Amino acid sequence: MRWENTHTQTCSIARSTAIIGDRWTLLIIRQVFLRIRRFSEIQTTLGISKHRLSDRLNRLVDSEIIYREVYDQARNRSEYKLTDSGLELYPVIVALASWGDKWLDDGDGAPVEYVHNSCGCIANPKLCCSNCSEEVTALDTIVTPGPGITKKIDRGDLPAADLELYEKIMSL
Amino acid sequence: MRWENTHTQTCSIARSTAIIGDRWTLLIIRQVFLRIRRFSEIQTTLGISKHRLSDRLNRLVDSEIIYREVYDQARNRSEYKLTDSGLELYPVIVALASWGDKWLDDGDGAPVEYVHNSCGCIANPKLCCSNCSEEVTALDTIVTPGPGITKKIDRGDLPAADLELYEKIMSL
DNA sequence: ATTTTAAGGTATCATTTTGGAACCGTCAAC
DNA sequence: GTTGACGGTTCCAAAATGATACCTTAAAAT
Repeated sequence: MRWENTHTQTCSIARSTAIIGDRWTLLIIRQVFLRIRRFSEIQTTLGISKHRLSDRLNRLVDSEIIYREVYDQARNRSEYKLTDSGLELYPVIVALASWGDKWLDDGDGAPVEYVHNSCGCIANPKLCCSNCSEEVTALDTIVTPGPGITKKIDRGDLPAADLELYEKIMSL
Repeated sequence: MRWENTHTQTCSIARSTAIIGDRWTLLIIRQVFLRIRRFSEIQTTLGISKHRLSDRLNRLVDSEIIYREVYDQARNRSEYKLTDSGLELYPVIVALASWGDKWLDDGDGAPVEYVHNSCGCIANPKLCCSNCSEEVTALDTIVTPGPGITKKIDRGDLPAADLELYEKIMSL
């Protein structure tokens, strides 16, 4: 499969990784969450080449994850800020950071902690069920086809590879 | 910055993306979550080349995210299964899938839904504060340096780039 | 007993993506 | 009027990737 086609796949994860599944994009988004918003700041704090950063920022703007806000019209200088869509990547960032804190620790503990404003505590955010509010883990969930698959099957336009995957999962 | 050095960074997200921040790794992990565990199954359902898949699986085994379980000693056939560390990537996968469901929808709705066994409902998992159990969003949290940074500062061995980043964030 | 088939790879090479360094244009400060 | 910062772009070499062909083992088919 060519990378350019990934974003058309039926799987939401494939569509998401088509945008943020490269070496730099998530790190750039992290910097913007940390309010590091200017080209040169992002470039020096990440150590990414200007070439790549320019390209990635443009892609993120095209994908409407960040937007440019001009702060110096004369010199065409902008800051990059998160759109609503970008802000909602927060759980991805936090989940990844928590996992890294736990499993890739170098012995010194978490480099960054998250203080939850409304309760004032250091939060170790966890994934919870929207229905019962209990924590959700891999072993306590099963996967079932949603409308994005069943509608396509009804219409008969589920790509062959996705249909195969679907049947494979249903047979387990 | 060269990619090989990313995993030594102070940031947990950088350490995490050093392992799973490429085009295929998360998709492979997703397949394993879906119990698609054999080389050829993963290969055909993802459309990845054998070369790449072989390489990625070896990396994931080295990183102790998955392990090989031999099911046919004679022919050295194995299945790939998630370790404890790998299972705990579930929130990352779910967060990414939910985000894709919401923001990259093609009009048909979510392709996959998650049923929470203990309550029987279709869960739209959300990130919650471990302390007060309320939902946590980007706008309701602030970031503060944790032991992984302060210890290194005390010992004087925080890499220059990370120290710069730290001061930058603290000055905001 | 020989051929076929399948899984799980390697080897090779063309294409794509990336990193690094140099260069460019605008404006602000000196 | 020169210098320097910012936000790029251009170019080239190096690394990662995709496609195809090939290899090995052993079970199954003939």
